[in-house]
Amino acid sequence: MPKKQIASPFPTLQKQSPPRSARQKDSAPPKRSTTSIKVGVQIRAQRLAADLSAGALATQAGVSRSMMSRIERGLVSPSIEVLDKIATVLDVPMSRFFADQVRRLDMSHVPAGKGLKIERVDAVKGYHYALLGHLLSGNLFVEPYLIELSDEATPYPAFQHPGVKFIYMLSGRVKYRYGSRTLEVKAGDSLLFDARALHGAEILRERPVSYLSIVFTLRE
DNA sequence: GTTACAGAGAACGGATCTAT
DNA sequence: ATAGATCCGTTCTCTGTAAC
Repeated sequence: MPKKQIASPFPTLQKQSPPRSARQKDSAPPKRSTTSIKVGVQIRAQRLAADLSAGALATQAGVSRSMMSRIERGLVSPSIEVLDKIATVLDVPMSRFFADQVRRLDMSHVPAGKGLKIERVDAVKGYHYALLGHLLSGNLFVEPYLIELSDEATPYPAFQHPGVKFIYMLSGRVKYRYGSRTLEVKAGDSLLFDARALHGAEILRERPVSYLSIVFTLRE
């Protein structure tokens, strides 16, 4: 079926990419544009908020399910025409997909159990992250995560990153390290600290361990 | 400066696989 | 059975180069 190609609104990245055959055999993950990833995250968030499956959105927007999957994962830069169709189906302005770069007031609602599972490159084994929302406006970057430790999780008291972190223990009991100090933390306890110091669970005393973690950092 | 052409890169759909 | 991910072929755009 012949298609009319629409110029992508995103910069291309693969000037030095190997031929298709080599790319597909290569075990390395495909390159992903930061903008494409942000747009994909926005589309997935809007779709979940609309309680639509990816397949349903794809059908209504006139793209294949495979394409919708790749758009949401930031593996492709969809054309303006496709973005417009998706926006129409979701009943949101197309600019919403670029909301991360636009000053606006917003809120997010994540239904119970619908947090976005995040696979972090630097994830500690057994630590599972679910993103519970995101703040789109202002210069404050907020990352609220539900973190659940599986049976294979081991203590990891070496987290260290910019920003301020708030932790609220939902279940379990741990010996928590912050800098040179340690303290016993159980369900219902909360912590608030400067995340630039080394921190994390040093001993997992009672499982299952789960907690709400919110990191606040200033955008540049 | 413009036109034509070739090759590389990327969007896309259909088929198929995998996980739940 | 369903949803999401992956593979592969097709088609189109973009870019560099040569010819005029």
